[in-house]
Amino acid sequence: MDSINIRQLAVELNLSVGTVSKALKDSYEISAETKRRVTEMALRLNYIPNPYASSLRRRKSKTIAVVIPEVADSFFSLAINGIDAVARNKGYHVLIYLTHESFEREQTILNECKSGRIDGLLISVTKETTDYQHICDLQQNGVPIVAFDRVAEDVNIAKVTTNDFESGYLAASHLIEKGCKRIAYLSLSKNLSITNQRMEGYRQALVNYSIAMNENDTVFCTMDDAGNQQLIEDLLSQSNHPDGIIISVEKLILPVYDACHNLNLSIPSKVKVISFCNLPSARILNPSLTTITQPAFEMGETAAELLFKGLEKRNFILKEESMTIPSILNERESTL
Amino acid sequence: MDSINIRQLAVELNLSVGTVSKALKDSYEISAETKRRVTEMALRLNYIPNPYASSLRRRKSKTIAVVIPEVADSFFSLAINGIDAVARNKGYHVLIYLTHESFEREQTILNECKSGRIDGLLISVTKETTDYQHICDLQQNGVPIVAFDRVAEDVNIAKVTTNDFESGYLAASHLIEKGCKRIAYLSLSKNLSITNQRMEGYRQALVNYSIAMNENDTVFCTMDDAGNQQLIEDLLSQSNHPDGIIISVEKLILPVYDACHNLNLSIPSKVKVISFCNLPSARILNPSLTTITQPAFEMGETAAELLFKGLEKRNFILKEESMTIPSILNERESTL
DNA sequence: CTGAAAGCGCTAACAA
DNA sequence: TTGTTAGCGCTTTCAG
Repeated sequence: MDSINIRQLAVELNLSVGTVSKALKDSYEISAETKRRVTEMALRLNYIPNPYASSLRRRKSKTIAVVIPEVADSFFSLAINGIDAVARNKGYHVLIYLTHESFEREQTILNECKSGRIDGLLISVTKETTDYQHICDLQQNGVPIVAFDRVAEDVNIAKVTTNDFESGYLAASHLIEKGCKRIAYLSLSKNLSITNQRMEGYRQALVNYSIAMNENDTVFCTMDDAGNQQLIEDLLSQSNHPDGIIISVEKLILPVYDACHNLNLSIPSKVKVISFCNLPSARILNPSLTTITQPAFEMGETAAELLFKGLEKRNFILKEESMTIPSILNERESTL
Repeated sequence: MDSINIRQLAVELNLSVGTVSKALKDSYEISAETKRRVTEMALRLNYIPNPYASSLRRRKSKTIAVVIPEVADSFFSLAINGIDAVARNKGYHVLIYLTHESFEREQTILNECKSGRIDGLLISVTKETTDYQHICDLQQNGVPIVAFDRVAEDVNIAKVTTNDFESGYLAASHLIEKGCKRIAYLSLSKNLSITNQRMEGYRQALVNYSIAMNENDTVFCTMDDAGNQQLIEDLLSQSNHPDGIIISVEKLILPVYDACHNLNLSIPSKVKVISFCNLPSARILNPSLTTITQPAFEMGETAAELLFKGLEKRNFILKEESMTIPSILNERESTL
């Protein structure tokens, strides 16, 4: 029934516990013959070491935490795949925590991470997060941290991002080159560095192309789906409504399509639409959607790799690392 | 820097470690005044108990594992949300393991779960899984298990599923009622009970409606995207090709749409399409897709709730539990 | 090369 | 009501 422990294994082998422990770790102190006997017996009895005993003693858990807003978004799904791939490869375990965009929850989780439960943390912050004390605290506590995608700009932690500013610029200039004269930008939050960067890129493009910028054309959506729908319909109901829309987060695609449908504004002839999006189905939407695709898998992977460097290499100053992986524009019918 | 431990907390309070421990657990043995002092000081010093020390001693980890094929599928994304919601509520931690449809990996992971790392397991098996010994072993080992969605049919473990047979029947009869005369069924695996159940439902419908059944119209796809695309194009290139398709898993939607596009077969006039699918974007595809939507969030939630009953209630015979939550048909243009 | 023993931080039985 | 103490299973000095 219950798993065998190292003591029983030692008894079975007529060896001391210490010797068995060292043999299993392939220590240089142990003779080849003994190692062979030990590993063989361990296998035969299906000995599985208790990770918590080991963690307690070594003060290492071989576990990392991934703290993200939610998983029902193709970016994070893909990122988790990337993280899992490298964690698995390194023999680490992955704890997942969803904040559901609640800053308070994020704080609680990070505080709990000081317990020694985890060796490192990957985080993509809440859209409410403006104060980064909880992250700094944890880092002070000796837990290596890598922020990815939604990072804190002015905090000294390792970061993995995509080229948000350039992508915002690219999105806007793409619309402009397709003939748009008035371009709206849909954001999710005033705090989120990534949507802000994208917004800055968008604004810069307007300036460079000498297009008028209207403050009201930057719309900040909320968590309330019905409300967002309304905001967008209001935007598009104006007599002189925008003829181009940049959607900065995937979840706003549906309300935009719905709004255009409800208002009888055909895409792309009346309104051209481009979205930051990792949905494989973007290609088969009606109309197919021009997207800026983030390298989600690679970002998860890179963030994890960076974290493990910080975990495994001494003298590696993790918090000064920073990496940018470019996004890609996929041109489709919605901006034809 | 390093977190404070219970001993230091005790010293600070001029109490014994045991007393402090009990006070923190709100034990009846401890006076109200002492409890107050202890919790206050614990808060002041930001005392965070070491979970591994506690786990080692109590032989409970307040951690569950979720083992699934992958997360880049909207069903599992939603299910994780459901699981996270109840785990968080119960104060449990969630370890996530992706098998990537590899049976071997699944075995390895489940074997490792015997270590005491987890108190319970939620699993959705690989499409290669035909042998369930690893699951039974783990259960024998005293780890409560709930299988969800992709379950093992003839194994004595708790199960949370949707009404796959009925849904398959429903999908087929929907197509038949829309006028289809030859209906194909796209599956992912011969082993997967859920796709088989759906297939049985489909076949039963054909029988009931006296529609001829052609063995070649049941197509088993693989992990190879290009190959799947080819299989589907082959199916639809026949002179007398099927005029209705049931897609049993989300990831086959794209190749079907692509194949129809490549072969110039318009949906729904030439081929009607219905898919098992949880994509919010199904509504805005071109054409919008008729779907059978599984209650993904609820299934994750229910599985987790069941697991916690097994974890917390004694005399609760978890492995005899079984729950079915119905799916829903959403009629759209692809079967008009 | 192997063994003995201390102790990681916490809980729980037993004593006081 | 509080304190003392023996471990949980493992790793790691230090001795042999």
